[in-house]
Amino acid sequence: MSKVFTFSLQGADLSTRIPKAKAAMRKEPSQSRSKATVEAIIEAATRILSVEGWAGFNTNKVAEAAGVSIGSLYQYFPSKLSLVEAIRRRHIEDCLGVMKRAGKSGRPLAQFVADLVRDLIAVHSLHPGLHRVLLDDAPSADAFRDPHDAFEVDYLASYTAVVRHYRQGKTGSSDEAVAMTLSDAIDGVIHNAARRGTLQNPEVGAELVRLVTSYLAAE
Amino acid sequence: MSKVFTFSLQGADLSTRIPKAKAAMRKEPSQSRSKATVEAIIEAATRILSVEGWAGFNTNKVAEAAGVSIGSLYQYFPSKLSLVEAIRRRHIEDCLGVMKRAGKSGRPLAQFVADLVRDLIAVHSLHPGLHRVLLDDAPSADAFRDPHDAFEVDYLASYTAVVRHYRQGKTGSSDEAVAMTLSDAIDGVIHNAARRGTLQNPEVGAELVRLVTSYLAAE
Amino acid sequence: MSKVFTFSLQGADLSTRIPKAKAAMRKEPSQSRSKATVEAIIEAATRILSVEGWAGFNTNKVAEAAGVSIGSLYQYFPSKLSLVEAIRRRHIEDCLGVMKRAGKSGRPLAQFVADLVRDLIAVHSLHPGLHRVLLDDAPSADAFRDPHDAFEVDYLASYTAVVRHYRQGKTGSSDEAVAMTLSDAIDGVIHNAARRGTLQNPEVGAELVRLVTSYLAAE
Amino acid sequence: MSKVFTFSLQGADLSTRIPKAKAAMRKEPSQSRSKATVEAIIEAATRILSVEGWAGFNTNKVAEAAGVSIGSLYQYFPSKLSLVEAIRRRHIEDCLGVMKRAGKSGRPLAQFVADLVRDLIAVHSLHPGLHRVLLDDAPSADAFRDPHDAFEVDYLASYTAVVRHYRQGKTGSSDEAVAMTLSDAIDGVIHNAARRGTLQNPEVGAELVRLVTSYLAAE
DNA sequence: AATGAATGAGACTTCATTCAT
DNA sequence: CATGAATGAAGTCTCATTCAT
Repeated sequence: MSKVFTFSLQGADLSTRIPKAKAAMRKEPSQSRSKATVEAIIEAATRILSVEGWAGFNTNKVAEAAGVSIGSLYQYFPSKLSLVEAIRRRHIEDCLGVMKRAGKSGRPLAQFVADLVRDLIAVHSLHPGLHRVLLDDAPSADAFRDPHDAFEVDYLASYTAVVRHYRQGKTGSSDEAVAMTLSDAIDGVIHNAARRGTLQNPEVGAELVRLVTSYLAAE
Repeated sequence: MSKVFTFSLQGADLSTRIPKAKAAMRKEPSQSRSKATVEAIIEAATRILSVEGWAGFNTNKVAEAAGVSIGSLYQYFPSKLSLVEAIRRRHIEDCLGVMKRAGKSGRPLAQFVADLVRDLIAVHSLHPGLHRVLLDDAPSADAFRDPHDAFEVDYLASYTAVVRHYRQGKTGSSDEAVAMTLSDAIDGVIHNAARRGTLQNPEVGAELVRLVTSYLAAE
Repeated sequence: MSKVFTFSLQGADLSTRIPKAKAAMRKEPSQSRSKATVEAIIEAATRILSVEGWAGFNTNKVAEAAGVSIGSLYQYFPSKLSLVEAIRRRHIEDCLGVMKRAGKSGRPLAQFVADLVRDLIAVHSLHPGLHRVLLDDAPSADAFRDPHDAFEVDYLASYTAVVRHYRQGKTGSSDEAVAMTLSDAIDGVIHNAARRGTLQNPEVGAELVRLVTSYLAAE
Repeated sequence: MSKVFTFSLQGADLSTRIPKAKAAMRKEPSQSRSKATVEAIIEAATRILSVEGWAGFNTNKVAEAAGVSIGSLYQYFPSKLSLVEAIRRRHIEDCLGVMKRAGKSGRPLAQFVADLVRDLIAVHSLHPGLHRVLLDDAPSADAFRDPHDAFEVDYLASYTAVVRHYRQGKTGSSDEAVAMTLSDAIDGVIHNAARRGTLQNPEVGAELVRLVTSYLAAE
């Protein structure tokens, strides 16, 4: 069983990504040069937001870190907020992908939980401070926070489907409530660990597995 | 058993507060008028930070909302950071108090969990957005985030003590790891519920109780 | 009659001014110090707008010319546009005052026209390029351009009253149409003269008097 | 006589245009495709400047509206200023043409004035906001404003010739002063009407005719 | 010739903090 | 002590212009 909890980043498959959000972009890059520019901007922005938080996140610094001019940044992102939105969407898509992959085939609970925890930790290890920052309401265009937002709805729907599968027969709680609670609890554990810098600590993954398993198996 | 999950705010006793931190204050409010001023400032600042997040939090607005001049604010709080620090300390003290009270006498697990969840929800209902915002690293003087910080150490120590009590005999996980995971999971559930505005929803409390109970009872 | 056309600036009474617009101000100056600041800002801004036009009009330059910091400017004017708006209102009030004073008592047509032309030229001589710039639509908050705007309505109403008085008995044209045409023609002559720098040229005033007189006396 | 004041746009002949100015162009459009490109750019630029004023007038927007790349725009117009200059010249030529045609043959005053007013209104109806914007000094290369500028000199010379013809025998004012005043007054009436959107209102034309006629007939 | 990505000076605006009254 | 006017560094964003492809 210790094999399952290796938490190596190699095990996580982050390649399946939903197409990027268009709404936030001022103009779709058509040439390969501009695609590279956009990619460099998003990457630099993600890194800065993750490492320095809101305090250190400004468009000048992002442009400089991305190796482009401030003008180029604003050619593709109409505002600072739209840049954050692009980061947010990409991060949520990553989490969504992990969840869907872990619960795909009808594998046993233990296997599902192990995969889920391992890959979520992998996703958050790339940019440890990111998710917490993204939850801050202030500079949010209400994309993630609005309960009707497509992303969060999709996210919870996926969780609910998996929860329903593994709780079959259990009553007393709605699958939706369990899914939401589970999602939030995992959020809390992972982001606080990221905050402390202990995300790679095997104990964190092991306890998270125990938490999820016991909750899904309860009653 | 439904009685246990009432989660009425009336049940929560938030009155026992550790004496205010001195370090953050430029000058000790010795007279009652000064105390009232300080109180008004912290109250206004907490409300603004909770409702508007970092984006809407600035010292001029706080001063206006508190009904004092910006000059007066700076007489009691030497910087914006010190003001945030005061808010942070007060909030942590509140959480700490809840935890200590719930685990005080050697009551059964079910009772402890019910009280803990109910009072934590009560604490976070006053300023739903506060705790999440305080976790953001941005304007933090690293008081809360540093693992050696007195508050967090105290916080986790309390959790650990309680966990040790209710897990007596169980092995395979350290009490510290369980305490931390538990604290983080509760954080996640409560803050996400606060974010969605569903903190008062009875299902949230009920599921949180199930989560904590099953985790502590596991193995 | 040549005495009437002296066009000395001393003859113009610009002191009767309608209270300043509040809407455009972020905060009403209460102390004498801040009143002086606001006055300095408006004065500098008027001068720059008049002399350099839109191209040279920026808030940094205004602040510097006024001898205040850029922060002070924004303490009283929430935006560049609001500053222009303040200038615009003040200028329109000046023109309005001239018109009302010239047509006040039931003096003969020649006297009215002479006073009107003399004082309008005086008003526009203070900041020769101002009015033309203010008519530019772009950075206008539609205060002057909106036909229902209180100022323009007031302005035309005053013109109409005077026109009605001096055209008594004449038919074939509505007093409103005549008033508007007259106002616009005077505008054109004065602003183009200001543009050329010939506003002080006695011929300009004399011809303007002939234009107005012949139009009002026609048919 | 009401027939004279029809002011139908069909009556206006805008086809006689002085050959385009070369100075402002970076390169002579020798092929038909180039000519079409230049035409498209000037047309788009005129429309934008007229409708949105200086605030909305930028080279990137003009290029997009013209359906050409920004690079192509700069191939024909070496700077933003040169583009404005081209617009300005074309507009002045249009006005000049109207004036010259109306005063060509020795027709009676009433006929001349009626034609002049009708065609000037027609010219300004195409781009109602244009002329007023062009008078702003801001991005002007002082081509129009300088009293010695060939265009304005030519313009006033034409006016003076016509004025001299219709004022034959009158003294007390120089023909030059009358011409200038007349030109400026017409300017004012037309541009303010354009600003209000009432340029097509028959009353505007009728009153303008009365204004011009009475002024030229005076004394 | 044409394209459009890239540039960066410069303009607008905010807000933490100071200090004269 | 209290006030609030003043400051200016720093951040957001625009747009005229260039140049590699």
